[in-house]
Amino acid sequence: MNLLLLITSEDINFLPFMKSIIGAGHSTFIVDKQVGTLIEVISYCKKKNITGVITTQEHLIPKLARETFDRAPTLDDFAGSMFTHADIEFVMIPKLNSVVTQTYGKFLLQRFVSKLTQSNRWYKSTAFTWEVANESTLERLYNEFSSCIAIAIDIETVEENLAITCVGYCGIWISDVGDIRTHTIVIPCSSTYNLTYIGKFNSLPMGKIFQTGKYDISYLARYNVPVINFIWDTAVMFHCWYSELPKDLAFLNSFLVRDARYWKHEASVGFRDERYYLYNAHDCHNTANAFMSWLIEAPEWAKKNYIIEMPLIPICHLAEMTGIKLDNDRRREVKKHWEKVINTESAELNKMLGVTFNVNSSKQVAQLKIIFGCEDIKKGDEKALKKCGDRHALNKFIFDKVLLIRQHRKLVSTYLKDVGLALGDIHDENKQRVLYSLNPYNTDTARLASKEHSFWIGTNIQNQPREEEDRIKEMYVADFGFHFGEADYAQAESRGTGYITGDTGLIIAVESDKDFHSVNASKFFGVPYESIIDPGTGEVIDKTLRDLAKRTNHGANYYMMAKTLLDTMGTEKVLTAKKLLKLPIHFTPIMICEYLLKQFEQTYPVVRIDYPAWMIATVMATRMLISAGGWTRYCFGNPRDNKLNLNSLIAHCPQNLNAYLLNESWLRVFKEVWLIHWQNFKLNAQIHDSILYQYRIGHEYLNDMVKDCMHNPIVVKDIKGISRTMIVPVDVKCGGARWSDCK
DNA sequence: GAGCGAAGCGCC
DNA sequence: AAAGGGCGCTTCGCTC
Repeated sequence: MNLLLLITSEDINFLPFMKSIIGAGHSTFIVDKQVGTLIEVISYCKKKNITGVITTQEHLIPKLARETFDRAPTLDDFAGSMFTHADIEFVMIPKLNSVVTQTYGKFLLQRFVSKLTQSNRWYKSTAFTWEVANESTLERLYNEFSSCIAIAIDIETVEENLAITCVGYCGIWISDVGDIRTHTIVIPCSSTYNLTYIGKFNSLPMGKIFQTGKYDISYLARYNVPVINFIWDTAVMFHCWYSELPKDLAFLNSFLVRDARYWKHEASVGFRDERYYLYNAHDCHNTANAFMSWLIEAPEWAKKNYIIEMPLIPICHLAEMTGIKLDNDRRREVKKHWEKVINTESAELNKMLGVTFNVNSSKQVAQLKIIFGCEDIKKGDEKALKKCGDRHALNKFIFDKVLLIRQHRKLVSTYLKDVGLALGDIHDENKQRVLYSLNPYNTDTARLASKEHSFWIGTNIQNQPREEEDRIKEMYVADFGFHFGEADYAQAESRGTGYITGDTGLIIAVESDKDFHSVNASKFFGVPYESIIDPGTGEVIDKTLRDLAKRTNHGANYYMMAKTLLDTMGTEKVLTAKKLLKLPIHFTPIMICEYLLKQFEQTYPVVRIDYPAWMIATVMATRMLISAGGWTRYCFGNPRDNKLNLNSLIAHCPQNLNAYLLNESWLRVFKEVWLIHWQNFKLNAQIHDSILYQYRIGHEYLNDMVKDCMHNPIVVKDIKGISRTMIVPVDVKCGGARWSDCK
């Protein structure tokens, strides 16, 4: 076919990539000047017999869409959208520089261009029909929907009072000859009558489809109209296919539906206006179509991933809706404590500097570095400021103070703010709970991610400061009559690395009864194990050397280079290492770090040499990484030419294996403990290698049940094809009325 | 004044 | 040229 590539001057440098993106067999005309009107483009196309236009010219969007916008529409939003004018099809595509700025840039351009060049291969969306339901139509609509095969649901909410404004349902019907038809209704959540019907629709037996439905079902549960048979989630579905791509519904539509057209800007219309319901209907219709397109096109491995991931959703929902009780008095007390400390420290710092200094201001920190002769140190983070401090005793005094104030400000602003949700009597602060969300579809590695709850309150529960002196975990309290328990996997990542790479030295080290980091210290630095740790008492004798081994192991595992290892450890520690290891006097800090990494490499050569090589070969050949649990990751990055891409993939395998095991445990704890003992057991959260829960005092046996659920032997095939069974030991800490008290 | 990206930092 | 992985939240400083 004849194509017009209508681009901007910025795109010109990336034109050479377009040849392979568009593919052979098409005559492509290129225009790189901004066109004034659509007529111009159309007449040009008619002359050249062009039937398809791919364009990056953002200013054309309002003309193509035939609408006016409150805010100028962006290419980011409209990339992948399609329009038709005078029998010519237009597809918006991302800026051509995305070929080099995004790992999946080329892939997406190819995908969008193929809407024109391979149109027959695309799923075509169903016709959009819709209506607002009312008291006179609901019964008939309910009867109609009773015969559909699946329903896509979406709710609209307002933040105030956590209110649902309307609920949309897009039914999917398949005729005897296989034709797919959809129809969408919107039920305003404006009367008891309507709410009753929302409940009835939610209770229909066929499978329900949501986009990030954990959000919707939390509100519907709050309204006591729970959803039956929620088994499809388009965000989960897409994450299971291309975990590295965006997962919002607008993107899914542009990716999965040929005639997709961006609609999210329609959300900003008058509340409960007819157009407000239209927006809701569009969401439902587009969710349904993304769902069907995925079912048709997604490969077998993505569907296998889905079987692994989707069952986590209801368990996460349970944990999210459970939350953790907050001791608000304690929160305020601790907050006051740190505020006082910050005031004192800031006063000292200001006095020394003679100005009011803001430790969080990048500008002011830059000034400070100039004054203290550290202009050459680029960044202003902890590592950099430590380096500034190393230059002079006075510097150390100042920059350490800056870091200390920062650390304490972080506690106050992030972890001690008022995030509790009042339940019942809102004036009784002792009834507050901290909520959070746990999302299986937000990471590349299949770990859960955490952030604030769907109720727009709460916090990420996975990064709460752990040090006792921070006093953060003490404000999280178990419910009355309950204690906390936390069961975690021991040395999960290093163990995984051992089994995945098949480095027998590492497997032996991690499986021995000895302390892993002390074994490493002994191996790396050629000293007897007994000089690191007392074999009789198990006490650490040489803390410094053990710590050095720990840092070296951590750095080397993530494929760190000497310079970064130096930054991480700090010059002081590195020089201590030099002394300790009796390294030649002429060794510079960077040489010392190179030496340390070399020691790791000699100890665990498979990890440091064979594994990266295997990674490059595997991913360059197949783009796929398949874990022992059967999870497949499609990798867009190029690990051969880009070290950061390589690093992320090196980290992926152990991280994913670990996440898989914990997710399996998460399911088992739900099925084997919560379902049976729910009166005496609460499931709180997953924190990457641990499960946090509560058990009723007097029911301590539940700790053992959790431990049993986490005992999941797994056969891991190493990079050479040798299979071994890996069992990760579980440590249980329990008995705390506060999270900080678990021992 | 709202919105956004970058930097910094908490966890594993 | 050189580059430590995976996340989410806050502050700052800038633009619109």
